[in-house]
Amino acid sequence: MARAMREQIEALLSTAIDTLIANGTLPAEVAPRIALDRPRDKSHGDFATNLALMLAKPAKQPPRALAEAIIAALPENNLISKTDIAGPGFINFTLNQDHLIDQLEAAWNDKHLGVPQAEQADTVVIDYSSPNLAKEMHVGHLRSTIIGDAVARTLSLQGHKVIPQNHVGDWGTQFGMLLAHMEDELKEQATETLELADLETFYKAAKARFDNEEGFADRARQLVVKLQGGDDYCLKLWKIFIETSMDHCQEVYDRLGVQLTRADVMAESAYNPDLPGVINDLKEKGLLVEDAGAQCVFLDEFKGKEGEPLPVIVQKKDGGYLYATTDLAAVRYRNDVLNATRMIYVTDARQALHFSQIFAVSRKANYVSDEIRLEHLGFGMVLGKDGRPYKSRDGGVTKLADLLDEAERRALDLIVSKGSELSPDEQKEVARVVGIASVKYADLSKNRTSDYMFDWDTMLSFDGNTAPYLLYANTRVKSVFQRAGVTPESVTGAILLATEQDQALAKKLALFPEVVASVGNKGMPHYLCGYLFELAGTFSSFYEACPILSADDENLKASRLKLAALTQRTLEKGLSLLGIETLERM
RNA sequence: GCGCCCGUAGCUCAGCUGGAUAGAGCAACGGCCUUCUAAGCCGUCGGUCGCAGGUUCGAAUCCUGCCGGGUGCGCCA
Repeated sequence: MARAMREQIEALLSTAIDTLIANGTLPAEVAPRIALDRPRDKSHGDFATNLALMLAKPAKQPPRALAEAIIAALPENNLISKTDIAGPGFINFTLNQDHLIDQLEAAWNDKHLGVPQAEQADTVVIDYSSPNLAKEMHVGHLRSTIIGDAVARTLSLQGHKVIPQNHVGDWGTQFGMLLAHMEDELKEQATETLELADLETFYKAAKARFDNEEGFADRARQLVVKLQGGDDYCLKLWKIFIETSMDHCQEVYDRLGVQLTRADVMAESAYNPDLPGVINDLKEKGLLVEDAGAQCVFLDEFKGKEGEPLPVIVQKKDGGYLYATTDLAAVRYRNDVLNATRMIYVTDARQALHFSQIFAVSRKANYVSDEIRLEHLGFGMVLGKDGRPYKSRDGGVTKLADLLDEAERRALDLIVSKGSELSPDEQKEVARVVGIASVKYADLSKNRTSDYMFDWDTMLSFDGNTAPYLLYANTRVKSVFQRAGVTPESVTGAILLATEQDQALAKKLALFPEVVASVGNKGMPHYLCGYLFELAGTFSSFYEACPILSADDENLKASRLKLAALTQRTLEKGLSLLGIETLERM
């Protein structure tokens, strides 16, 4: 698959600018960014550039005159059928329809639907989900898990090598109280296996004993020391607990349709053996400073109120390590062992400072070279309708498993209330898919960086930019093929752009690769959601206005079937990038 | 105190690297089913882009200040 249309036109403009520099129209020192817009207004063509406006001053020419020169310098091509100069000096491009059709045919014949494979594939390590195994997965883990999954899938489609890393929290002081509580529970059960039906309850019970019970806290602390000292008995208890908790996580991942598996788990504790080495290494490199007993790295980039540098503490005065230490060890591992060329961290936006410090120390200590991309993809909080952090009815944190149960239940209520023709079993399956999809889509469709309001009614609505709307649109397309008695894959025939709606759909379909590129580049799945919503809307308009099966002539019918089939494949591919299942009927 | 993020229609949100008349959905109102799923489509109404300056041919977007909200900041993760 060749480059996306956008890049091809950018290349033409770039050539034109070079030509103008060569012939002296433009001074040699201009190095303009080739800015290509998608104009909102259809009368402004399919693409537009403001290059002439930007370069008018250095060229010492009026913008419109320069625009003419740029157009004259464009190489011969079959991409553009028309160029116009508009307003103060915008250049508007109208795509050649034959080229648009070629593009769609190429996408049709491509298993990646026209998404170009990366010329230089990255090895992308993406750190996401990373729950704390001491507790049950709750609503706070939702965003990292599904955003990370969507970004991972998108990068894979682009041909990058993606290595997910589930950096689970399996170490730390809270395990002491869990082990102490567990010890007693196991005695009472008189079995070797632990029944952890409800991790959250277990955690709360342990916490209550830690806070209130005489002697319990001391026992917990002793167990932590023994555990960290490698005591066999403590390790055995700990392993049972971790296994049980991981099984629970995996259940949630499977329900969510997230691709993470046990193979992607690289727990915090896995880095324990490396931590002294990190400290030694920093010391050897002269980056370590002792301050109030703690081992710190001071960085000029991070200054306090008086302009004094702020420390990144990597070792406590009692010799203990911190999450900064573990994260540094993880950077080294990802660089040295996994050979990452890009590292992505999908975590809470509040950790922005922490990661910018980790990245700065990593670069300073040469744990990664300059060309390695280090990115923190931060996200906002999930808020309830009251604008406060989302809580369950009892005021506690909402367990993810409960949240998904409620989603499925609400979806089923909705389907029943609509008077579905489907059998009860089918309705239940539709409810499962719609419920999970709604929760995921509501999250993915919002700009990751801002907080978002979790609202059942909005996310389960069939109107607007929601999962049910998209799933419905997809089944509508599919039903055309059911009625026609053919499969979408078997469609043949040439694409004809007979009406405005045929054209609008074709143009929207051709946009897919461009959207995928921006999602992969910026880690922003909501671009894809916005696109799929527009595609579904454009298809619905097409569907209303253009008869498919009863089209006047056979060629038009074949063309529309192909557009419909391509729409269906694009919707399904797009939803699959979001980790959302689709339905045959609903 | 210092840092980061945010403030766009009554509500929930888009708005890309500064571009052309700031867009969707919900809500409200009005149309469209003898024809492929009306869980749909088409239309109307709705804006001082927090405020005030500045840069620019051009600012929701960049800069400065202020107001309002959130969040983070030496031994939790």
